[in-house]
Parts: sequence; structure tokens; C-alpha cells
Amino acid sequence: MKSEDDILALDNQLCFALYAANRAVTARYRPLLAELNLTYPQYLVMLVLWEADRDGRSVRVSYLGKRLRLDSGTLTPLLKRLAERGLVIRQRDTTDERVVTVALTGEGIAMRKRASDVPGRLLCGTGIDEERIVALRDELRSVLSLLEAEGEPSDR
Amino acid sequence: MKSEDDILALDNQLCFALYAANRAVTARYRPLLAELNLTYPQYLVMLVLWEADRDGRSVRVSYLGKRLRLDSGTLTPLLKRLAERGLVIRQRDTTDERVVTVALTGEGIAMRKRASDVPGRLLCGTGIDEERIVALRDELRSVLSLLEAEGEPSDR
DNA sequence: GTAAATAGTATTGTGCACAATATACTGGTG
DNA sequence: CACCAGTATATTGTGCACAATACTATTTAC
Repeated sequence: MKSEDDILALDNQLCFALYAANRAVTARYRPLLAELNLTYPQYLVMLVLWEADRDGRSVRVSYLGKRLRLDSGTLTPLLKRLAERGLVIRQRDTTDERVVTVALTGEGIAMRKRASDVPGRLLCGTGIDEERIVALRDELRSVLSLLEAEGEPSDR
Repeated sequence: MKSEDDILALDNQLCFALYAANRAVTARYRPLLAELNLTYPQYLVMLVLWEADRDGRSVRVSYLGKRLRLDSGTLTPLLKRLAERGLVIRQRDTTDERVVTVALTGEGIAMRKRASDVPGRLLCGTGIDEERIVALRDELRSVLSLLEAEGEPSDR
């Protein structure tokens, strides 16, 4: 039985555990990504672009938004910075001029090799084993899909 | 056996699952906290202040930083906004003028009652049961403590 | 074929996060 | 006492997140 005190206790909140763990993980990425001169959200964008590049595709801004759950207010300035650095090219689609297409440059493609050891180096020395990471990741994905499935009661 | 493609695949990253789940949860808080006219980080600060208030204590900025893992660059402007709204009072300690003490106002204390149903309402209708939340929270806390324990190799 | 609805991106403004630096104070040390 | 190391908060600048709005292009309805 929980008292009202317990209900609002910081350390009892799932939300705070998520918030703190997320920032701790991104903090651990920071020095590794600094070697590539990328921020963490920029790294996530690059992950999506590298995936698409495997199939020779370029992608729309809206596709990045769908994968990463980010809107244009976040992605537009981020992509402009990546373009300034010469990692991507942004260009309006000629057939539908509402669309902006994002493609990797040679430099952007080349960076993938240098990034490939980042995930492996991340948790070295933390004593967190692979199995546990996979289980946690899958549970988070499952919770995420429950959170996203709900909220639009009847739109089909 | 993982190919290099899998290693960098977005959906295989624990970090992205954390990042996305964290934002999904805070997004779910947003409308509830809007009723209190609080942002999510402001709500976390209030949780700490409400805890301290149970014992009749006021707290230092550095204590808030320690609990929430936030620095003064984040907390100072946030606390100023809470002070403008009349929820807290910030004052320099008279005996040690480096220290700023944060205390709840009557209005800040009163808000606690209105906030007490927020955690319960949060996951209503998502099909995520209590047991699962507790397990996930505890696993995140455990991972967090491993991440935090490491990094300062020998400082005692 | 034009008006209305919709889709895709951009812009603006607010509020975090966090690095880097600055400021101010305290508590020793010689 | 002057000096110095350490502590506590504030300031500045950059880069997300996200709401709100705007703008343009396309599609649909009629």
C-alpha cells in the first residue's frame, strides 16, 4: 500500500528513471561522438541515412521525422548544420516542390566506417552485459509502441 | 553473429529506445502538467521540493542538482521562472553567501495536492501494468547506477 | 477548372541541457 | 594579514525539442 508521499517520491517515478538514464547514456556517447564532431541527435540522423544508403536511397525530411519521432522544427536546423559540414546535401524535389530530399555526401558515407565502433565502445567497462542490454532495449521498445498505439482513439 | 549493418541499425540501439521512450513519456505528461502550468523539468524540481518540505526543509540549488543530475546552467533560469510564478522563493544564505536556498511558497505547497493524481493518470489506458513499470524502473535505476559509478576511476 | 482541404517543410519563440567561463565567497597556509 | 585552493552559483553561447504559425504545392470536390 502506497502513501501519497510515495506516489510523488522522485525515485519512485518511472519517468525520472527514464529521464536520468537517457541523459547518462547520451553523456557517455558525447566524447565518442565528439571524435566525429557529431552531437547525439545528429548521430541518430546519420544512422537513418546510413541505413537508407545501403539500398542506395535518399530520404525525405518527413521520413527522418517518422523514424526519429522528430518534427521539422528540430530537423530543419539540424540538417542545415550537417549540410554546412558537408556530410549531407539537401535539395528540393523537382517533381513535388514541397519535398526536401536529404542525401549523404561522400564524406557522410565515409564517416560510417569511423562510427562503426561507437556502439561497441559505449558500454565497455560498465559491467552491463549484452543480454541485459537487449532485454532492456526490447522492453523499452514494447512500452514505446504501447504509448504510441494509444492516443489516437479511432483514426482508421 | 551481427553484421556491421546490424550494429549501426537504429532500431538495434539501446540508446534510441531510451531516447524515444523518454520523449514519449514526457509527451504524455505534457497535457497533465499543463493543467498545473508546469513543464516536465519544473515538475521534477517540484517533486524534490515537496519531498524536502515533508521534513520542513528548504534546499540548496546544489542539492537539486545532485538529485536531478542537472547543473546551475539549467537550474538557475528554471528556478527563476518558478519564483516569478510565485511557487518558490530563492534567497542567498546569510552565513555563506555563495549558497542560494530554494523554499516552497504557500502556493507551491498547495500545488502538491493537485499534482498527486498525475502519476496515476499517466499510464491509464496504455495497457502497461504496475508490475511491469516497477520492473522497468528498477532495471533503469540499476543501469544508471552502473553508468554513474564508473567514469571517476579513483577519487577516494 | 477553381475553391477548399491537405501535405511537406520552414520559421519563430520558449524552455531545457550542457560546456565553458566568470564571479563571489570561504577556509586554510605561511 | 595576503595568498591560494576550493566551493557555490551565475552567465553566455550552442544545439536540441516542440508548439504555433506560415507558406507553398498538391490533391480532391464540386
